[in-house]
Amino acid sequence: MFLGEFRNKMDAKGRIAVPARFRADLGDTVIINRYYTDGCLAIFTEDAWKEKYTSIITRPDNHKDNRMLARIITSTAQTTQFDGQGRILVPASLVKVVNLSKNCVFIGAGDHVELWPEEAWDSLNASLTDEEIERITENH
Amino acid sequence: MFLGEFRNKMDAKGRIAVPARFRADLGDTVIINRYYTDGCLAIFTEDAWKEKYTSIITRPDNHKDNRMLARIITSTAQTTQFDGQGRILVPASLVKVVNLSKNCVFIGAGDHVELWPEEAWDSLNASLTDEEIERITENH
DNA sequence: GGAAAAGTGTCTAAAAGTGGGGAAAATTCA
DNA sequence: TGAATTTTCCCCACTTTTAGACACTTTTCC
Repeated sequence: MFLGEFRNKMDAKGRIAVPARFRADLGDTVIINRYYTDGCLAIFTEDAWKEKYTSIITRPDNHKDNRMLARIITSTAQTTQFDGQGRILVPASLVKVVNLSKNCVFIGAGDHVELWPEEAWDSLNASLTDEEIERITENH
Repeated sequence: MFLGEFRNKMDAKGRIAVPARFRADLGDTVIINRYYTDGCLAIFTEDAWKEKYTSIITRPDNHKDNRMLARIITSTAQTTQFDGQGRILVPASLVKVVNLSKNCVFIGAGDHVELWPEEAWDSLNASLTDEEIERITENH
């Protein structure tokens, strides 16, 4: 299970070190994708990604919505491997879509790891008042 | 069951000795998290944490509210282990969010242990009038 | 009062993170 | 087709952070 918050820096080539805590559980090859429209990317183990998405992308393709959904999911996902220093290369298209720059935040999110631009993560948290957190956590 | 109040000191690196009374019941690995917005952290055994939170963080993620709730919980929690001296390292992000500094208070809280900044704990207690205690205990 | 346990602080080796250079591969252009 | 340019990937070196060991002090308990 992935937990916690870690801040690392992406270099000009789009490489970023994945926190060592997460690396062991992620295996050699990971799949990185756009995570809904939340403004972050998600990093899964290959197995977890397949379990989560294969049933969706193998739905009958005789419905246009099914084809579109499969297309959205597959086009925004990509396989990546770690280099010798424990870094992954974030595909340029994904860097762009969530506006990643140097300062990034890794979030452990249970079955996956999220990668946020620091400003987006900080402003999301800044917008979460104590009252809002209480409301969300009390209504669970 | 965890009971009582103990005062220990955190060092500059965020390490703090967990009261020996609590250590035996916490096991080797614990999970420390922000505890609602009460201004303290909570320390659980791995099992207790999972029992309390897994049903929430494994909800279907196709609803934005579910994702946000899971994210709040997982990003503010972290696995930690004891070092040879019975200390745990409190993650920097959690030190910051409740403003922990050198003087800390451990509170036994039944199924978990709470970690408070001394000033916050003392002023909370100072503000608890007899009337307030009566009101809370009568309305249980 | 003394021994053992608990708590605190410091030092150091190892691990993690960061940046850059250059070879190999791919692409472009003449 | 082949040279030039760009891109990708791997390797090396440096810096920072972390984890563990050690030593000392304080407290607890007989």
